[in-house]
Formats: sequence, C-alpha cells, structure tokens
Amino acid sequence: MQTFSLKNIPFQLDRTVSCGQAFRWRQNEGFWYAPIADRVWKIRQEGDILWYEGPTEDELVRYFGLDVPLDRILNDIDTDPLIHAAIEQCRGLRIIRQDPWECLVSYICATCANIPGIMLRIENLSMKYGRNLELDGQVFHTFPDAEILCKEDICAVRACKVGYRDAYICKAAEMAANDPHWAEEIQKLPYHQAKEKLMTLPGVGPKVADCVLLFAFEKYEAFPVDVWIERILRTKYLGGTRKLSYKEAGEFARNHFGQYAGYAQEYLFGIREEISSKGE
DNA sequence: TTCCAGGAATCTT
DNA sequence: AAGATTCATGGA
Repeated sequence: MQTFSLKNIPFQLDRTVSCGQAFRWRQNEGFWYAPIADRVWKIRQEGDILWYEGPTEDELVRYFGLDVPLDRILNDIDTDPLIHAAIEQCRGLRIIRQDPWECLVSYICATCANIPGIMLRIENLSMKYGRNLELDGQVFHTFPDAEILCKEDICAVRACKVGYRDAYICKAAEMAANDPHWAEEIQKLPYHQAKEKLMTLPGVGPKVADCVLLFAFEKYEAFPVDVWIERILRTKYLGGTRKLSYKEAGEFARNHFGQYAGYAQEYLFGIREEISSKGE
C-alpha cells in the first residue's frame, strides 16, 4: 500500500467518487475500489493522506486531477450565494479525468436513467464483455474495448438491459474501433468544435456531449444541463417558470460562472437534493 | 402502481 | 424554431 500526501491539496475522495460523475466505484470495508483500465484501484483517505494501491503516483494524480489548482478555480466560480454555499459544502470535490471511451458509453447509457440504473448497465456490459480482475477476494470487470463491442450483435448488447441505447452503443463502438485516434482528435479541438464532432454520433446530444467533454476531455466550459440543473437555474437563478432551452442554460452558466462553469455545474449537482427539497 | 431519472431522435405544429 | 411523442429499464 502506498501513500500520497495531500498537504495544501484540497481533496475529498468520498465526494469525488460518489457524486455521480464516474460509475464504477464501490465502497467496501473502508476502501473504495474500482476497475480502472486494466487494474483494480483501491484507495482510502485519512485526513490529508491517501492510502492506495493499483495506480502509479502519476496515474493517481492525473485521474483525480490533483494537479489542477482547485482553490483558484473555486474562487473563480464563486460568484453568488448559492454556488458559495455549494463550495463550502463540497470543497475538495474534483472532476475526474476518465477514459474517453468508457465515459462516452457511460453517458450514452445515462439518458433517462438515474445513477443506480446507469451503474447497473455499465456493470452488465462489463460483466458480459470485459475481462475479470480480482482484488481482496472481490471480482471486478474491465470495461469492454470498442474492438470487442463493435463485433457484437445489437440484440446481444441489448441483453445487457441497455434498452433503446443498444444501437447507439454499437455505432459508437464502430466509430471508435475504426478510428483509434478519435479521442486525441477531440482533445485537440476547442470546446464548441469538439462538441459538434461528438454530436455526430447517434445517441449523443448536447447533454451527453457536455458530460464527456467535462469528465474525459478537460473542457471545463462544458456545462451539462440535466433535469436537476435546469430546475436549479430556472428557480434559483432566473426566477422564471418557463423551461430553459439547453442552449440558454449553458450560455447563462458560462456567462455567469466563467471559463470553469463545468466545475460550478458539478458543485451545484453535488447539492441538488438539498436545494430541491427545501422547496421552491 | 405510478412516477421519475445526468436525453435524443423523430415527428407535429 | 418550438412542442409533443416515443424509446426501455430500474429505482423510489
């Protein structure tokens, strides 16, 4: 087991892995476990110490974005009382740098589903098509490569209970398998062009594209607007009754929160239940 | 049972 | 350019 010192590095592991941005982390006896790429990662936080095994230190820092100047970003987006409260409550929540392929399929599976439902679908796909890994007597499954999924029949994929998303997943697999450099190309593009390119895939609309850009491509202008975020913007920021269009919501947010609007989105998402249950 | 969920595609106005 | 409908599934 290795250690990493978080001195002067704000980080909350629990919040970061359980806030709904990544779908494969599970807690067991004080540790968080997840299959990341080809290995199982095991990690826990005690104050400003991380205990971990699985990744190298560089991989750990990169995945959790520990090299990102979080305090500076939070200071930058801290433009009103509500986001201020979210920052107070969630400080240390970081945006994870996920694998682009797994992230893409995950958010294709995320449409019209709650977080437990998304996790189930990802797990089903991985159990059926991934490879087995084991740690501490627990079995994990790698996320299936595009090269594997693109050879699958739509019906076989559908058996993973992905519903109408079956064809979308197969199409995405075909794209990724035929164009191994797709992710590098997206990475190079500025936000709006990267988004347009992702949206050429069936099953990838503005919301899914924004999630993938934010959680896998470090495009922090991306501001995913789901039903929760739309409700918060409408009732707490714009005081309106009319439902906001996706474009309106995103433009307002980027204008209001600035270049790190994506972080603001994740912090507001982090307190979505509290906001919604305390009445309009 | 009913309603809802990190929506998108397709059809109607 | 906006609305309404449909899609499939599981959680609450």
